[in-house]
Amino acid sequence: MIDCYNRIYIMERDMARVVSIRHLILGLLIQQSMSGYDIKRSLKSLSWLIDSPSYGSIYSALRALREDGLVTIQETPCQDKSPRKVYTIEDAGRQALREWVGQPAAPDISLKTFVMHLILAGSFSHTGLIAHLQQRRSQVAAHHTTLKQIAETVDGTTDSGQRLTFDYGLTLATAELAWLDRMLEQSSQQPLPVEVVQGDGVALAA
Amino acid sequence: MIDCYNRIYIMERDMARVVSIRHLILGLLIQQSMSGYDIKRSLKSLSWLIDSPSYGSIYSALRALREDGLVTIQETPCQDKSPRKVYTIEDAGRQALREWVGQPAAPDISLKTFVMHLILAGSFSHTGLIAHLQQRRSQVAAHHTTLKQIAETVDGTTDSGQRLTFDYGLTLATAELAWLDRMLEQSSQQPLPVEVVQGDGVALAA
DNA sequence: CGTATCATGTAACTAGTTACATGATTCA
DNA sequence: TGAATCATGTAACTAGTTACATGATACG
Repeated sequence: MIDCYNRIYIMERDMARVVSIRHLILGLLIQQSMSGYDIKRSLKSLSWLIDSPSYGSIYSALRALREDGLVTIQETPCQDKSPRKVYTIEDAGRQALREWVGQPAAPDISLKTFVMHLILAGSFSHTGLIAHLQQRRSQVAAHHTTLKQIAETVDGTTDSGQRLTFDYGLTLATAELAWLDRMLEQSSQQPLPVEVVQGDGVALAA
Repeated sequence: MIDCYNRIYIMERDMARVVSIRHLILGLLIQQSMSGYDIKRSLKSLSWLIDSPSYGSIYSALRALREDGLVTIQETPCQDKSPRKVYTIEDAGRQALREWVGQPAAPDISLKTFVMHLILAGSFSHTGLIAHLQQRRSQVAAHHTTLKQIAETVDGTTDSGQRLTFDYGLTLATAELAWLDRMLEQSSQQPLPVEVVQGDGVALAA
């Protein structure tokens, strides 16, 4: 894992907590059992914020999760309708999610990744979630600062692409910082009621 | 392209204007010639908003663009330093970008895709850009409405993931709508000074 | 002189998309 | 009765990532 110059490569993404749609599905199923179609729809409601995954990836992720024994299927017939295939998370799935949550977070995550983490917020411990919000805060704050500088120098240029992009970024960064501060303040006064993922009756803190 | 039920499939992504890193690079190079490293860095400044592409994808996109004759390389030696490879867009590249810009836009784009379009704003015609902003506005507005409804029903639940996600989404949607309205208003009063991509002296409107 | 960062790539892999395929249910 | 949407998948592909590889330059 170290090159001839003894510099450390890797470990950036490799070991870091990266959300795949597998984790996302696990996170949704921990809240409640649902079908592949339901999963698609529930992610669709955030489609303007994140590129929501296609059926192809959802169903194949579901198959993989089933093969690994992390979820199970129940064919639930509703009256005389054709039965829906409802997926339920198993203890192994909860365990896997807990392990994943315990991994170190990547320092530099995108908005999409942050949203995906947010969806999984219920799977984090209170402190884990706070840490995550704080990390995002410092990241956005840093970009806010540089963006502000760039926006000023770029203000007079004819390049509308650059101007619009930086202005847009600045607007969102400002709004996001305010939100993060509000959340962080709220959580210091009264803990956000997060439920820690439970395996077999034992709550684990991250 | 039509199935046995005569329903139209496809055309959703297929024909729609989808930004790949190839277009993004072309859009950056139309503003000014730069090296692969420069491209990486200029996209890195938006890394909190979008997952910025890796060197691997940038350099291979650059190779593909070169093979297609859309860009050329100049090895520019700076003094006695080892020369940097600066990529410059060719007329064929401008033409390709113009064609891409002329395609219909996908109705349902994510924030990431929107940012990528914004970076390419200079390659759109004035009306094209306005249309794009309006489309995004109506999309975000729709999601804002549904999000607001969901947020209310979800407000009392213990599920912090859902609450946080929807609250976050709502905050960003509000900020984005305000920004879009401001831009749209500005552009109706005095046109945003966008430059239409020019091929051989003839400006094309979308 | 050693570390950081500038700078450019490639090979192997994998995650996810697109298009294909099918059929049931709902509703105007 | 036809269209929309509910619902579940698969095969082929492709875009993009990770890890590998190398070397120059800047700076303290």
